[in-house]
Amino acid sequence: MLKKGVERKEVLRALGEVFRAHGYEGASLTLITEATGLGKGSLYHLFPGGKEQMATEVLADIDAWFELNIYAPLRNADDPARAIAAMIAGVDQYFHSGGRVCLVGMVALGAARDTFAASVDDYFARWQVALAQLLRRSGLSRSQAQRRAEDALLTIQGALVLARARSDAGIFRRALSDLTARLLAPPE
Amino acid sequence: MLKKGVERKEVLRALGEVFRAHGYEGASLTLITEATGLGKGSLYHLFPGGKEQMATEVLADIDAWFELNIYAPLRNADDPARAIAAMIAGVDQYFHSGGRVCLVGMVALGAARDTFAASVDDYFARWQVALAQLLRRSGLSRSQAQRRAEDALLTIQGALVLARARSDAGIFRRALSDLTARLLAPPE
DNA sequence: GACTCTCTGTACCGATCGGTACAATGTCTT
DNA sequence: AAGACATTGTACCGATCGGTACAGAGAGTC
Repeated sequence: MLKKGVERKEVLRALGEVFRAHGYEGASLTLITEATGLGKGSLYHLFPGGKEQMATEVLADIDAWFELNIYAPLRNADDPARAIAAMIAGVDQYFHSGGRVCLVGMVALGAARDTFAASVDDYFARWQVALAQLLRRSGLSRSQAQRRAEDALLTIQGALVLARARSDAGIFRRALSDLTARLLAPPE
Repeated sequence: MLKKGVERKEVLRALGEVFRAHGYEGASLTLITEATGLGKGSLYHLFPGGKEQMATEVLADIDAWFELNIYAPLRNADDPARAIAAMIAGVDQYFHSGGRVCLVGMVALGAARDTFAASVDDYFARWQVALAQLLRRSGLSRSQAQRRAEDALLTIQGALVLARARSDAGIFRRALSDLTARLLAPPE
């Protein structure tokens, strides 16, 4: 029998990778059973809501990871430079230096966007707010802090797209490095 | 009968919008027949290679648009500031100020990437080279020009993702405006 | 050992997928 | 008018889609 909490997390992780690799509509039940090692019976027992519930929970799981490893440290930090460095390091780790795609960004671009619009918006909104508040504490005006936080999110997303499009992880690393400098620059 | 050149372009434009709206794998033949007004008979007469050929030609069509409206002006320009402003204006127009998604970026993120890897890479590579050469003529070092061009492409892609994720076209416009300033900034 | 209740493999469902076959229709040439 | 050829609608193909039904296996309790 499943150790409920633990196993479910592992299933969600496998689901996440399938969605990342094939997109929401492209992740067929066949692919999902292969990736998770679970038959349809188990799958629909764990997720009575089908694919949509799977994706919803995967997004929630991603959100939880970012809340714990990115947003909360940003909120609780008192040294902006260290906090930003930690965020960049966390992002670099999470996205495997550009080798791993952002599922949230992917969903945002696809047809499934409307179904998950709230989760998608929330993911970016909470990140931006947490980062902007930190930047504000470091001396930036409210609007400058918001703009820089927006720039940070957009740079990360763009770097992921371009790195994958050109199969060049260097793009991602260079973008993160430049971004760090831009975030830490003195107020204009 | 079809006026071959003209009608085909129109079909390709409709195809492009279907692919943009539903992704490559999500664009079913049913959706395609509805969007183009063409039955399967006509579709497979025009594109014997099926969906893959349709997507290939759509990508080629996009490439041709950028070659004409973006890359070539960049190459032939002698006033960098004007050329960059024109590029930004062209991009803003093409992407409907963030309301229209980049099909190339979308393909890059999805499972169809490998099938169209060459076209995807080419699209970004030619853009980056054209822009970097212009920046070089404006006094930047080779590596600086390359980095700034890379930054430009990635910013545009990221802005498209974030604007769509948050349903906020303002993000795209702000990103383009900031980008213009960054591209025109004096060498570091 | 019998009774629960959770979990899972398998067979099956109607719908839709991308693609093919082909007869009928239209249009141009002579 | 007749023949050639481009174009199209429709019926159909096997495969796969997401999802359901359900019998039975597995583990925990008494």
